[in-house]
Amino acid sequence: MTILPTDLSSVDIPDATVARLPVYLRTLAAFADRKISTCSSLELAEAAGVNPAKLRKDLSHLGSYGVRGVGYEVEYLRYQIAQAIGQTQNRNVLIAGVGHLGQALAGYRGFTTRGFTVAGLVDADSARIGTVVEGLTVHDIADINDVVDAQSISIAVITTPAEAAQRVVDGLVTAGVTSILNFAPTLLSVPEHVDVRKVDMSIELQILAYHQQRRTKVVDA
Amino acid sequence: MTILPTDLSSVDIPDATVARLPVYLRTLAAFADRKISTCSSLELAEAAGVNPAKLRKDLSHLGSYGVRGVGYEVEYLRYQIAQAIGQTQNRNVLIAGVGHLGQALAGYRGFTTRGFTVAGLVDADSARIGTVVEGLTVHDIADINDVVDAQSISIAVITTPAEAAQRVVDGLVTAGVTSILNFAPTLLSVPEHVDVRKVDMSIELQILAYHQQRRTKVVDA
DNA sequence: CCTTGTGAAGCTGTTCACAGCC
DNA sequence: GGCTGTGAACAGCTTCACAAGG
Repeated sequence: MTILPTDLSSVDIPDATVARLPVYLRTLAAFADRKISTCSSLELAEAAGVNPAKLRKDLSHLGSYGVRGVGYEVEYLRYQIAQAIGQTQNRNVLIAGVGHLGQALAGYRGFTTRGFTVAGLVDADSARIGTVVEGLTVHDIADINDVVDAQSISIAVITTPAEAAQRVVDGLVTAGVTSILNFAPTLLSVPEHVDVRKVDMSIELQILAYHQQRRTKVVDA
Repeated sequence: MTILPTDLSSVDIPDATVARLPVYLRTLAAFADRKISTCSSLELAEAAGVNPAKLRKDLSHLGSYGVRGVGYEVEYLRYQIAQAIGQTQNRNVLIAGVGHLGQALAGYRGFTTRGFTVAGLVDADSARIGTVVEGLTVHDIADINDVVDAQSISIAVITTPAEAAQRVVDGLVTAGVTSILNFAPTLLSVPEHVDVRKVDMSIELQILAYHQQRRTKVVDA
């Protein structure tokens, strides 16, 4: 397969843009629900909470899907963005750690509508292994390899305690998983080709606390 | 109160740095647990997963707390960072929405060690109101004003369904809350002086999916 | 001699402002 | 006329490389 210079699907979209495309997609879905068939960059940007120039520049990385003087066709743009971020195919997700957080994610409806299927649950606690959560049997984390294979897992979510996370990730990497979303508050070491993203609840609170402290300090001055 | 130009507590720390300071703090805590009393920028940076030059520049925004040729004293640096991000005082947190996610956060031990106390739980579901979760009684979301006042809430976490989020936030803003962590997948509109941070699980998965798709595309080429 | 602290360079992302086009 | 697409200016962050200093 040869990629032509004009093939936009091969150029890499800036990270900041990639992070916003799902927001636009969600906003467009809301427009479609409200039977809005066309919108301007201003309308879409306001509903998505971004600057209109930024929205247009973001979209320009995918191609030229608007009409000057008119705006964007909602369904068409929706399709193009979905295409660009690869939301056209379903992906099976494994959740490692079936505590409250794992269960919250297992039952989250928002995943399904974005092309993700929670297809595997594993845990280390023998009291949880074998139980059924959200229609799925919880498997032993020791069998992680089998679960990844059997369910063709492409993304894993770590919701184990921090101490267990690295061990679980090592198992996932061995099993061939290359995309990991980490909720455990610890640094994971993985090979070059594995992509890890981190969500850290306390850090978010700490950032809010810093800004709050700063606001009150400024008032003092 | 007058702030002198030399008072570093008044200069604003770059956002990117603020987001990493909690990571350094956590890394230093791990060092302290292992009885390490001194460390170089290289050691700390590696354990925290950042470039050493970035670490040093980050720390330089707080002041000059290292010793050339030697490194940093773990406990001293820990104290200085905690001071800078305002982790010296406790903050009471309210969780709005006591589903699985809300319960996961209510029971999360990591908050306590970082100076956050979950001091209030509210929900709209009458089946949940009055029940006790993690030692706290769940209150009616309609009484949010009273809960915020009685518990001196300074930060609120939204773990309600997306449809309810804006209504809840309006109530919180009226009650005087100025820092909000939003887990609901929706854009919140708040007055200027209110600080909102957003955590969106599906967007994280969508970003991972994009990179995964891209990796396989490149292999094709 | 060793490691910090920091100017300077380079890179990424944002915003402006307008040319291009329907 | 009006809105998109984009070069150019700008702002912020990262990294380098080295002077400063224990």
